[in-house]
Amino acid sequence: MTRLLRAHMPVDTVELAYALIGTRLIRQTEAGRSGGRIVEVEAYPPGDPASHAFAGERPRCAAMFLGHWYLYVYLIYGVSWCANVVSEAHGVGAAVLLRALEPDDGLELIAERRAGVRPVDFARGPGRLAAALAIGKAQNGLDLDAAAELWLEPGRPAARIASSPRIGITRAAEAPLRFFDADSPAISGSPRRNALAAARDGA
DNA sequence: TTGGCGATTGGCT
DNA sequence: GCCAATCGCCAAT
Repeated sequence: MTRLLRAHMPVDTVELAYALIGTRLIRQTEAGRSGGRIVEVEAYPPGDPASHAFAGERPRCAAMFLGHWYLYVYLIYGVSWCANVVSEAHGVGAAVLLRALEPDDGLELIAERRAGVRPVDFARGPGRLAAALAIGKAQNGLDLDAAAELWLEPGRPAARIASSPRIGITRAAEAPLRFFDADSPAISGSPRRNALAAARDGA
């Protein structure tokens, strides 16, 4: 196993967002191992009005303040779990939201968790990604250097990384802090808008 | 103690 | 494309 370690990953939120594209997120449970290649993320840097950390440390977002290379998991709309990799130093409050994955390990297990769903949609969207890998409240605050149940590994880098505004937010809605592998079929959002963003980036 | 609301999803029109 | 589901957090009462 070649686990990606904190010491080798960028601390800066946007740099970390770029670095995470193409890496593989691996989940180990009693049922077995599952995982895939990260193809879409969003950055929530320090001072960002759209960030859960903007109003300061609160119980829900406390994991965002643990520092670089911890996992932050929260429930959105009472329905979906969302997984983030924390960035920046301890006490700062910033993270990178994992929005989409191309599953390539434990596909049978993922198919059970995502019954009735087309494979391309298994982890296409942040709530779907968490559901596909059985990530929930119990994984909040994990140390990605040390956790036996979740870690990251090197993967195939993206040939083209495009950027766009983030999805589903109301504050700072125009900031181009969403990043994705422009050639992946498993990215969320509308294909047309994604293609336009990639073309505009010259990616 | 309470009411509004959110980094979404899936089903229906 | 529209909208309900569903729940924990948090600010205001």
